[in-house]
Amino acid sequence: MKTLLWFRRDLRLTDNPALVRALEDGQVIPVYIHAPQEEGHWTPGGASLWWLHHSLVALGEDLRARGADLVIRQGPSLETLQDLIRETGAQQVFWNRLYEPALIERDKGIKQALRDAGIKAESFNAALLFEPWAVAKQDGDPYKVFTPFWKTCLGLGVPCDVTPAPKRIRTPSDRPKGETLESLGLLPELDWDAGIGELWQPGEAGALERLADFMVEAVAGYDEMRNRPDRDGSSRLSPYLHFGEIGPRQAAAACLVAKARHGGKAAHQGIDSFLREIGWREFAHHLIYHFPATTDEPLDPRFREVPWSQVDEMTLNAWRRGHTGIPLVDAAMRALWTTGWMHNRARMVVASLLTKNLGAHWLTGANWFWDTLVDADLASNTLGWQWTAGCGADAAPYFRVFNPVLQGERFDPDGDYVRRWVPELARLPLKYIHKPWEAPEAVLKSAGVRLGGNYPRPIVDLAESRRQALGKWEDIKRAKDEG
DNA sequence: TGAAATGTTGGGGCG
DNA sequence: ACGCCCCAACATTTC
Repeated sequence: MKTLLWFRRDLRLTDNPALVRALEDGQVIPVYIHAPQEEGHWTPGGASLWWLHHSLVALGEDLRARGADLVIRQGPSLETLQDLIRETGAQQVFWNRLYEPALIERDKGIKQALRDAGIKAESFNAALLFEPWAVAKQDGDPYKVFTPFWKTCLGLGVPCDVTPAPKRIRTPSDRPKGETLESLGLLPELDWDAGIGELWQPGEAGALERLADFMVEAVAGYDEMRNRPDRDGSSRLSPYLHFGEIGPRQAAAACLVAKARHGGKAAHQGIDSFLREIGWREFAHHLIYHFPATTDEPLDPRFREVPWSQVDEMTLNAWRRGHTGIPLVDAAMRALWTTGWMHNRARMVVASLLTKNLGAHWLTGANWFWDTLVDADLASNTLGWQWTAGCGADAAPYFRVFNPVLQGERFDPDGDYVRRWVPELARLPLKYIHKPWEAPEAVLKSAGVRLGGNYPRPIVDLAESRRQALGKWEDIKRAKDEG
């Protein structure tokens, strides 16, 4: 029996249930079909496509080492699968499920069409710890608050059974023709990816290495260090998880092993915190499944009428490119631009500035992140932005406004992060590194900083814009009371 | 996974 | 010795 194994965002051989199932039935034909237009208007951005290219290279090598070739095609998924069935005589198609609204619809249609044509079509869970429909409150409604959600997940028992990668993959000798990876045109035409390539090693091997390193080096101190953008304390597994180069069950399994090895209380706390972050990812995916409209509109209905401010393009570009005059924000935005990644603490700070101090619509920020992050994930991005804007699940109340100066002093206490990414401020003394506008002229001068010259003055008054944001919250509350 | 304003407490300087 | 004030430190409330 021949099975088409349809790879999508499960680009791994370990812990891949569709692959395991396909191998049981005989010969496997691995396929990747590039069809970005099927993801609705959330088609992958530049950084994601860069990652995808290199992941497909890696997957191709991993498959070849086991005796199988990855067939790459582009075009409508259903038609392409049907072509491949005709060309190969495959009798079944297996894949692992995705949970974004547009893709659920597409995959439902494909499954039905294949079955109607007498082809066996089966999907599996590689991406989540639990199916979204399997976690619910007593009354059957989905959770909208993280803490009780996660408590229930832990109570159900987090799965950490992982099937190893197969040693060999049996495949038909007459392989269907594929296109070259280059023909998909995933890599940028302009040469902006040097900084990204330096930091990242896409692919399953890179993912497993990163997880192993993190478990040995960082997880014990994670509880504290995860909040420090100036330290290398994050797992940085997010892009791997997004493309399925590693799965959450593998992360959970690694936690179990690490707990057995580490005795200390701090280590256990670090491990719990890390697993909890995997839980946030899980929560985001469950939410997007239950509330598919939230990719484009607030989960909290009170916010659907709120007029977000029109922010002029100059100001938005200052935010996008890290020229706001607020050091922590600029450091974070430049790190994103250069490396395709931003520390989570920094994400909250830059998002708070955009949505609350500048008053911009959260989608403005979500779209920029979508284009620039290598880990851009519709579920996590939606949850993150709505959380910060105050209009989503378990949301920070609208009045919760981050102060980037205080956040900098607390979480970048030596100013290392700012100095690294905003070199024009590097010589400022620590006292002023997060608020150069308060530095005396002489201090600025000896540090080589010219406010309004080689470093901008703040594009927004933090105190005043905070008051305005709070005023908006008052309006929302009043509207609710009257409604 | 806030920040700022306001309230409370207690030590120490001082007349 | 005592009351008074100041203010830091901490807690609570409010946005």
